[in-house]
Formats: sequence, structure tokens, C-alpha cells
Amino acid sequence: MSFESERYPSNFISNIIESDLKAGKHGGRVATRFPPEPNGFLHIGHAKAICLNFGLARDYQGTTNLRFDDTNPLKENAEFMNTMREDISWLGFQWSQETKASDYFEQLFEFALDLIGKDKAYVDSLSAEDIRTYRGTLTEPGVNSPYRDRSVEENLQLFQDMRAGVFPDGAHVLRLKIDMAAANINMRDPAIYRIRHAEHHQTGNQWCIYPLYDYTHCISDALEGITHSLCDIGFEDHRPLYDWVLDQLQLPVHPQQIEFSRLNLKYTVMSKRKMKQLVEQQLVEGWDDPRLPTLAGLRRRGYAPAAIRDFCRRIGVAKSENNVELALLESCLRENLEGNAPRAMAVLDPLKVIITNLPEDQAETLRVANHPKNAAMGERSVPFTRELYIERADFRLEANRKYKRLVLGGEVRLRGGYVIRADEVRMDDQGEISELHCSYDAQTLGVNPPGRKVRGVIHWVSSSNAGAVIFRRFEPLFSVAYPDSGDSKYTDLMNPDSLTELSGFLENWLLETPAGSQYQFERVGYFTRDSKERADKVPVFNEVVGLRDSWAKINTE
RNA sequence: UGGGGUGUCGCCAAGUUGGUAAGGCACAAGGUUUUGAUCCUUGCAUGCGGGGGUUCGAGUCCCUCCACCCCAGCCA
Repeated sequence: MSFESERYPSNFISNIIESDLKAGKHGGRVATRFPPEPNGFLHIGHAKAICLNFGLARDYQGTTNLRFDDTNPLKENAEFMNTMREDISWLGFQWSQETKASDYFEQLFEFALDLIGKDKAYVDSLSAEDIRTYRGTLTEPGVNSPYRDRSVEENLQLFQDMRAGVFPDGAHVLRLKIDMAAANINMRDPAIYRIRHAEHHQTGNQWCIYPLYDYTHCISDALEGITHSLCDIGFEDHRPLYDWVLDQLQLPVHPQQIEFSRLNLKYTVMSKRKMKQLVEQQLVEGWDDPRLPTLAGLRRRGYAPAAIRDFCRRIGVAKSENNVELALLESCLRENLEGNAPRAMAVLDPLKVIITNLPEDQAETLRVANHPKNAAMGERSVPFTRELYIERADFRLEANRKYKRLVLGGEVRLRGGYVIRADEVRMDDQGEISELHCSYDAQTLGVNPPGRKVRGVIHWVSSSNAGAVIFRRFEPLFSVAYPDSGDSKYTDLMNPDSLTELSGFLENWLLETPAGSQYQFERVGYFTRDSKERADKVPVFNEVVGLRDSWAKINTE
């Protein structure tokens, strides 16, 4: 994919950037940042933000920092920082600088002192509950804390003592002095520092007071010279606070916060909290379960980074609520895989076939193209032998004209090989078809038989090179489009068929294939070797996405 | 009953100063095809939440309704 083709289509943020550039704002500089809190796994919703921040910066020759927003030591740890770096790199982006909010703790403290000195912040000694009560409600104004008028000197002393560890958790809090009657609740003297005698994964026990998001984020942005600070639409009514803080302080730049709506994907959940529950209640295998929209899960599922980037570009950027269909994601995947994935054959639900007119000791080696349109992908050898496997669904005792596969007495072509005719069916004790006896037409390799039309082509695997594996096919994790809404608990709405395991065969050279490289199993879908090994060592192949299947539509009509 | 947002095709989403509704996905119908895949062609909003108004002309301006989303963490 070329650089230019990944460029973002016109959107309200690129419009802002362009008019800023035109106006010479920030000296024509564009600087963004991606600021995850290291408290969980990144998912495809984050991918939207990552692609936007890095993509827009790239489109305008700007820079993007990776900043860990680590102001809450109780919820965060350094492990998550590692997986986040891996996920972002895997997605295909390189950050200009890696920073942490904790890098700025000392400066943040100094700025707080400055605010106290300007009588713009004060130490409040109300309990958490009282603060909530004093805050008022959505429709009623709040009332001033009795501690709001402490002297600058007293505030300074108290705040220094807070840092010094004189007080227990919750004893005091540093608040901005704005307006308790503000219609915007965020402006009713928000807390900006709390006491937490907790060890921080970066700063150890250096601090026992930690700054809060609203205070930290804007200053961190400004300190880094960020020009456009993109964030979730949920922060829209925090913007006045973002601007207020920066307006009080001497900082090199005043970044513009721009909010865009988060990604919602149908048939799945996008919140870290809910995914965490699925993992903890073992409703999925783990954070990298291929059914989860985490980047780790998508990677294990076999999604290519370029396909995810393409998806993020195609969903666009706006401020309206959105619920993107899975079909769009799948379309991006197929488009990416169609040209890149070498073809192979695999039989997921095998039915044994005996080619009765082929002697047991005869093995012919067929040469089959690895891609129908790209000769550069070469070809491979596929043995054609007396015993082989075809897909159970590719044979019927009888069927109507719409069915283009094998029926008793009918003909079909083996992909890359000969035309065969089904002569006889063997049943087992349960009345299940256990074996098919067929004969092949030796005159049909590479040519159509004279006078007859063979309508169908089916895939197959010779038992002489059949590797036994487990195929995993996936369906959406939830059986309803909006598991988050409605009366039912989302865990009750999980799709019982989200995972199907099948035991079958594939061309055995695929056994040597590494996790993460995708192949198209012809007529079935795209698959990749699973990165996790099973206890019984049986290889597992995950389905990335199925092929479009117009027969399935006809068949269910 | 406060504040902040959003409403353009089934799902996303363009639509710079008003000039006569992009594109993608999905869907439908044909064609090609040793993958019922791919590919190709064609179709798919007299209308932009509703109603008024301004204008020669409005998705774009004004008025007015309506619907939906977010906000009362010492989380981010």
C-alpha cells in the first residue's frame, strides 16, 4: 500500500489542521500524541485513535509522541506499557518520542504551587462524600467548600505537607478555584491532586500525591508542544477546563483539544472493562482470544496491520455516534488478503474418496498455481492418489440443478486436477456416508471433456500428504448487534457458536507455516497458524475471515 | 428543570464562502472464471430529523419544534 493511498480523506480534523496551517498557527507545525493509560490491552477502538494521530501527523509532515498517561498508580503497571508498544509497532507506526505523564510530576507540582500562589487553587479538607454533596447536581449549582478561602500561605504549607506525606489518603485534596455555580460541572472547582500512599511503577515511592487527568493532560500536551490534542468525544465538556488551566500558566504553546467520536462495532463490546470481565470470567480464552477486538486478539486471528489501517481510514472521522458493520472490517480484510495470500487446499470436514480406477501404487504429481492471477507466486506440487478427502458438503446423494457439486452419478472437477464421477456410496452403521467411490477421467487434466459440461470444481487433499489439524472458525462473540444496550446483561447475549472447531486435513507443507502468515484455503476462507500450542500438540489453524459465499445465500433461501 | 453534543441512502461518511446530494461497505441484476472466490459492468437519496422562512436558488443562512447521546470519580 502506498503512502498516498493511506492518506486520510477529508474530515473535520484535517480541515482544522489545514486552516491552521494556512493561518500559520504554530508556525506551520503539526504535533499529535497518542496517550494511552497503561491499564489494559489496546483494542480496535484505540486503533482508530492511533491511526488518526499518527496518520494525520504523517499527512502533514508532523510528529506523534507516545505518551503513557500514568497518573493513577492503583490501576496501572509497566507490563501494559510493553504490550502497548508492541501493538502500536505492529500496527505499523513509529513514535517521535516516548514520554510519560510521570516524567512531568515535578513540573506539575511546581505549576500547582504557582496556581496556589495566584489564588487559583486551594487545599480542601472535605471528605469525598462531602465534596460530592457540595458539588450540586446537574440542575442545581454547587456551594463553596468551607475551606475555599484558606490563605495562600496556608494552602502552600498544606500542599507541601501533602507531598511530604504528613497526611493519610483522602485527608485533603488540591482543587482549582473556578466557579461552584458553573453550569458545566467540570468547572465546579475540580480536584487536581489527591493523596495516594501507593508505589508507582515509574516513580516508586517518590510521591504520595498524584495529579488527576484534567490537570495533567493539558499541561503534558503543552510541555510537549502538541498542536492538536485529539481525544474522545466524552471529553468535550472538559475542554473549557483544559483551556482554563493552560490560560493560567506560562507554557510554550496552547494546544487545541479536538474531540471525535469513538468507534463502535456491531456484535461486539468495545469497553476495556467489559473485555476484562470476559477474560476474568473465562468466557473467552484471554486478552488475545481471536474473537476479541483487542489488537492482540486480531493479530492472533491473523488480521494484517494494513487491513486494520485501511479499516480505520475507511470508517472516517466525525463526531456523530456510529455503529460500524462487521462487513466493512471483513471487506478490508478480504481485499488485503485476496492479492497477498497464497492459495492452498484444506478439507475441514472430510469425506473419504476412493478413486477406483487409479491403482494403489500410482501417485501422480500435479502442478498447481499458488495464485490464480499472480504467476510470480509460483506453483507447487500436489499428489493425486487413489485415496483422498473432499468436503462433506461437496457431495449429495441427490440435488437440484442449483447444486454444482458432486452428486451420485454426477461429475465434478477436482481443483487443479481431473474430473471425477461419483459411482457408489458406502454407509456406516449409523447410516452416515463413510466413503465415496469415484472414477476419474484421465483425459481431463487441464482440458474440458468433449461433449460434457462440468459445472463444479471442488477442493480436496490426497491422503498421502494430508496433515491432520484443527480448524477454528469464528462468528461474532455476541448474537445481537448491540450487546451493550437493552435490558439483558451483555454476558447473557454471547453467541454460543462464536467458536467452532473442526478436525480435518490440509496439504502438509502448511504444517511448517509460521503463525501470522495467511493462506487462502480455496473455496473456504483465509487461515493462519495459531500462535499458541495446544497441550496435545495438534496444530491449530484460525480462520481470519471466510470467503464471500453467495452459495450460502442461495442455499438458505 | 442545567450544560455539552449529534441528526445526509440499510451501515459509515464527503459536502471550503448558499448554485442544484462524492465515495466506501451492504444489497440487486448481468458478464468472465478449473475457487458458487476474485475481477468487470450496471442499478441503488427529486432529497439531507420535522415544519416554517429568507433567496432566482438552501443539506448549507434564520426561526421553531422533535429525536438520540454524554456529563454530578479524590478514574482516564
